[in-house]
Amino acid sequence: MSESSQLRDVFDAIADPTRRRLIHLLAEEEEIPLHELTAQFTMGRTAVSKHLTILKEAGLALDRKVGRETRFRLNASPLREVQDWLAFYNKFWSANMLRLNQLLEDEEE
Amino acid sequence: MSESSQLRDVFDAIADPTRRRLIHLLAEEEEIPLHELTAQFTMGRTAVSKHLTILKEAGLALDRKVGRETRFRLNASPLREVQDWLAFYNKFWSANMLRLNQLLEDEEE
DNA sequence: TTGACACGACACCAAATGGTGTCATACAAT
DNA sequence: ATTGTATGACACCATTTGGTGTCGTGTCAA
Repeated sequence: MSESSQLRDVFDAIADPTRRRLIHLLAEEEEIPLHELTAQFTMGRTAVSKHLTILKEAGLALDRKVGRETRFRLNASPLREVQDWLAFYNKFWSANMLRLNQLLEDEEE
Repeated sequence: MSESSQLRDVFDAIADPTRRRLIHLLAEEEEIPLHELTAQFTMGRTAVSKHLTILKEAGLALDRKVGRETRFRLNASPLREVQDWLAFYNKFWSANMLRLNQLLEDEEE
């Protein structure tokens, strides 16, 4: 119930470096207007706005209008889906796992 | 030294659902030839091969030729980068964090 | 040795992506 | 009342993406 509509795949939303940087900026500032976010990038306002729309579609950003500016804030909870997906593969990349595999393969002969 | 060249962004590699499914297939079978992987999808062999190339460029897959077939295996370790990135935002999506934010906002008035 | 199979390497294409610039409008400040 | 700021909504464009089909080659099996 508390989770939003999820029009856009979260994995897709975080694929772009610009959007990951936006997420980072939003994480440290609680609420930031578009023009202030735009100032952090070399690209134009329209481009940044588009990226924020994508983040909104993935449920990663919320916006509210205050006066003539639109302020954005982070909603990190959709990242949990990524976390859950990753958890399954955790066991495949530990150093111990690598050694274990080698031992098992040696034994198979 | 042990990590590969990383021509491709890992976040980009896992953005596509087909590639995530490929990763899942590779995780459960140790080593799978291309034609066997292709059989799991509705798309053609060329398309699957392209996705596997992208996974290889991200260091997520390894391949070796055996006779006339090319067998693929998973290398999950690049996923650690995603894990590390996520770890920073973990604190933002806990239930406690949501309640804490509400309390702080109430106090601000 | 003759097929059938598995594959890489193209060439090709439609649609999505990531940018740009412009215009109209709402709000702020003077 | 006027001017400048912040934004949304477009139209537009080059490049990338995710698929297709085909051709040539190496390999296995009969």
